[in-house]
Amino acid sequence: MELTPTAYVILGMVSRQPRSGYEIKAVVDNTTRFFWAASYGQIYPELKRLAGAGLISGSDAPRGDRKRTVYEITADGEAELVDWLRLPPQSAEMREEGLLKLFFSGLLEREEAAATLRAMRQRRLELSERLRAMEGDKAETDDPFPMMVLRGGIEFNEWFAEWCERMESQLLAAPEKRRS
Amino acid sequence: MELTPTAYVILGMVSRQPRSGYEIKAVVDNTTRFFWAASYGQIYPELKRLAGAGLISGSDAPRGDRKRTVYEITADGEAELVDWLRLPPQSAEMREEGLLKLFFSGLLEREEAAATLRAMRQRRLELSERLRAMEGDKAETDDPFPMMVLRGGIEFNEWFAEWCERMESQLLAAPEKRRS
DNA sequence: ACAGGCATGTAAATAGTTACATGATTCG
DNA sequence: CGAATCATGTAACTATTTACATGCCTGT
Repeated sequence: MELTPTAYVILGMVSRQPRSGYEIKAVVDNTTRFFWAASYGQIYPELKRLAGAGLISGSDAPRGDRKRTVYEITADGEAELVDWLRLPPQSAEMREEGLLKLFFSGLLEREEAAATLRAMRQRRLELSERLRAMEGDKAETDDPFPMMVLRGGIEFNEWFAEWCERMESQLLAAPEKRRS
Repeated sequence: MELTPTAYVILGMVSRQPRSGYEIKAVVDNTTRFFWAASYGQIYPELKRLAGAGLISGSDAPRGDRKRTVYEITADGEAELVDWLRLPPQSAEMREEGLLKLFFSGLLEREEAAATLRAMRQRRLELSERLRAMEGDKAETDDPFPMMVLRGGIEFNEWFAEWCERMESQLLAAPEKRRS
């Protein structure tokens, strides 16, 4: 079948309950977005592809006169999803503009590099706060995994913020070095 | 000017010393790749763009009869790079297929989810080992930033591995729950 | 002689974002 | 009524990877 991870995000989201493209986007934005995002430009075409492959099936579910299609996973779709879940994870990437700036910060004064670290730290603290707010919202359900991942996100952001703080101190404490 | 972060990777790499496209790729693959990758398909066209904009300048530097162009940064290029370094970092993304699988692992048996965590942990341990090897290779220079970022990478991967281990124990220790 | 690394480049495919268009419904 | 949200979709763009083509050089 060869689906992209983004296809599995959609498959996973409809496996829990039938959802419209719009709803999938909303849920993704509140959950997997932090480690796997998806835009409308991916979601709607992918829904058609998955429906064409028989992994999900769409049905009309208008709200009033506003038309609306909800998709639910098929037996084939669930089998495909579970097969994928059992394979060892492949891709893992990180793109951090802050680390890139830090890497080249030998061109700056120390204080300017420290400012980059402060900005990175600030962002991570904000993120962990937002995730903590979500943690409070979400009740403990019978599925422990989303919560595990959410708490992992909080820990990660806090770890990162702490690292930034530590690096900033180290940087400002070290003896001044000559820059050309 | 509006350059992409990838353009700044190249600008940064030639700011330290003149390099050919091939050399830039090799250095990137050993350094920034872990938080900002770049392929030949990006590097060569981008070198031309940057040269066209006057931010770098290329000159022939053949090795034997094999022709070769090395690029060095111009005064304008360095000004552009430093301006960018001073701005607060914007983008930061992570795409972790493992977390995605974990998120949907309610569909699996506990032991299968634990296997995902073990695979993630294994990968992170391997990565931190490789980074540690690099740390040993690289002598302490007058520019502390690449080393700071490298050590951050080691710490991050070790933190992540430890988290995976912790989550695995938690998962296997918890009382068995009913799956539908 | 041959393998492997050095070197430059591009075509094609895939992935992903952004912005827009359209129109209904709901809430204040 | 107007704004926000629900809902679906697409076009255009940007980014990025992969794979290939070409050919020289170095070491065995």
